[in-house]
Amino acid sequence: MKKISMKDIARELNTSITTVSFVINGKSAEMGISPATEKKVRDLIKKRGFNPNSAARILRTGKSKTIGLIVEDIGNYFFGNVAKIIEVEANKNGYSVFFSSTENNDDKARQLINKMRNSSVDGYIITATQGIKDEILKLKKENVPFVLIDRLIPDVETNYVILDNYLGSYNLTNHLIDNGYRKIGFISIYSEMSMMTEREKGFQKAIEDAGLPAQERHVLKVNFSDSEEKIIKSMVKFIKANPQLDALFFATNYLGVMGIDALQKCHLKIPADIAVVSFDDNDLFRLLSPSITVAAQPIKEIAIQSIDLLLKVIKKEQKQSMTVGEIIKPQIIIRESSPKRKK
Amino acid sequence: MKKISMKDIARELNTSITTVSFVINGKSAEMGISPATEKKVRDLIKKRGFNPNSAARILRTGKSKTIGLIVEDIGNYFFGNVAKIIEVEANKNGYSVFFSSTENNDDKARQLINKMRNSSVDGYIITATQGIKDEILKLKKENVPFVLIDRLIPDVETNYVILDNYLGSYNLTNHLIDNGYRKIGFISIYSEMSMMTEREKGFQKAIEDAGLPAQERHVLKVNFSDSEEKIIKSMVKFIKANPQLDALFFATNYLGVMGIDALQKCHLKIPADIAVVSFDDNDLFRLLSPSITVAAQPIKEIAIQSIDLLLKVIKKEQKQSMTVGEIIKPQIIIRESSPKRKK
DNA sequence: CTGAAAGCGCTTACAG
DNA sequence: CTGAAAGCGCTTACAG
Repeated sequence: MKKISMKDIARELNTSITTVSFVINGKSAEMGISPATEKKVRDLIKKRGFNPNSAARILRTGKSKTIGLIVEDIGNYFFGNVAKIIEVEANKNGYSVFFSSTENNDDKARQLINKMRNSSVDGYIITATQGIKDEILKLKKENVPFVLIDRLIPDVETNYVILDNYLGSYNLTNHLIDNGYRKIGFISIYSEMSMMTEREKGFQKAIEDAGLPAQERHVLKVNFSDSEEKIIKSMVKFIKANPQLDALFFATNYLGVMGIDALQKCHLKIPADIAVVSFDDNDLFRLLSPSITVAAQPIKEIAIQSIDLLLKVIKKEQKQSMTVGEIIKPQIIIRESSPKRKK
Repeated sequence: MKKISMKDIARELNTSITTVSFVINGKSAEMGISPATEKKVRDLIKKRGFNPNSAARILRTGKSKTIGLIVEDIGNYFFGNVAKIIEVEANKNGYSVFFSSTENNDDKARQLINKMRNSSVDGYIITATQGIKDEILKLKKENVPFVLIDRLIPDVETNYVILDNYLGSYNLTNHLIDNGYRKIGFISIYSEMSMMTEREKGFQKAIEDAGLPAQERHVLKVNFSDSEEKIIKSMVKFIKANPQLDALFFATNYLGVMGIDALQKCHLKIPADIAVVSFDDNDLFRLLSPSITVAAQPIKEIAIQSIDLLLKVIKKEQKQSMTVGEIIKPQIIIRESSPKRKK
């Protein structure tokens, strides 16, 4: 019942552990193992179903061939699919992926980074939470390979792959303006995260560039941590208090979903009574009737760029100290919720 | 830059590695370490930021405090959320979770099981693919703790947590019959998996128990691997060929989503022209207008039951040889797509 | 109360 | 071409 080891293989073949190890690690040629010996070893390994113990290998080499992926919420459409693509891409390169969700909680994020560190991950892909600046600085100081995705830590230079939130928001707002909307409500959450502040800046800039008066910028912010019910209530209040609005811009997809609910409660029809656009796509927006215009995150591109960048750093093709930032362009997908305005 | 080890801590304190190890593992009392020594050790560990190397610990103990979660697709709503809950619950018990997606591919599933095996996971939660019977039998023979979720392997006795697919399907069909629908089309995929065959059986039994004639059972099966386009096409063909149908039962949520598309293409209104129900909930069904009646999987219950069962087996509170099966009752959620029939 | 030492299963520099 | 042996960082039975 005991697990079989290299020693067992070596003994059975009257050879040394060294030889077995060389064969397993594909160093037969390099180390001059004869083809006959190599075959003997390979055959027995297959016959016995031997698999090298990775704890021993990690302990010895300090490399685990594992990367740690820390996301906000693996149950979420965006992160779940990013995770899936990263895993496939990592596997192609001989790496496994360890993932875990922070739920946007600083303590959880810190614990995860530490725990993965102890498991000797070779590198990280991290969606940062707001308060983990110190941990990130420590990783940097200790020269551990990592790349930040989705959001940055203010004032910290790191490798990153993020969306151009400013541009996406600017273009999405412009799309509304081009189609004749003038009184656009912007609904977002209270947040210091760059992704959220950039989205608001892009919106404001587009309004400004179009020469629309400042009074026509209507912004509602809600608390991320409030219940869905409470958020919808405050949206309803906002919508009723601003009957002049001809369009709504939701800064995230979950706000968009709640917003659609809120509009129904106000008996407003999309797009006849009011147009709607949202940042971040999801299945719902595509299949809803009317379907919703969005600034979409190219999931595949984000996932592949981040794992590729990380692997480069791990393999030292890219110096960790020379940080690289990839800024991905969002895709404006025009659907039924924001048609050219008639009047 | 070198990582700090127990040896370093011991040396700096003029004590032995043994003492440090006992403190770290909370065995001070049991082993009679003096409180003073214990405090000294704890303080230095904190000061130096020491973390025990888990590869060494795993190698020594053979336990990794890690469980492997093998799902069909981590990017999918159901599995993503199951994974999240399992992770939280495992963490509470001091375990980490390693997850990975099979994409319903036998080879991938086999590789994952083996790879996790080498990483010394203490147990598995697995959504089986069709062809991995041998691997499952091997785990069983070698007494590795595992539980199957979502689907079973025919003729293999294991621990499992599954949905009562038969009952869900039976009840969902009955709901249609109760509301006056008589000519119900059942749309499913070709599959030997118990979950799919049970769903069909439940449907057939409900029809039979209601005394509806056999001719009124209309079943369409499509290939899971076909393109969305192709599947929708065959649905359209089926719907047009059976204009007498007054309701459609989709056996999975992705079929339901495609089906809604197909009905639109046929210019049929839900529920005025035809009622719709689907197995498996998702966000879309809830928010769509009209919203769709479903047999929902209680995600939280499934996740918690499976991790609890696995932990019991790992901790030997439950013998692996005495298999336990938890059968979770689906929840019928009645929405707008299947109202009482007028006429 | 505490320490010296074996051993988990590998990799690899060194020796022949 | 191949082998003996050190050492990665822990845990734990044993000794005192």
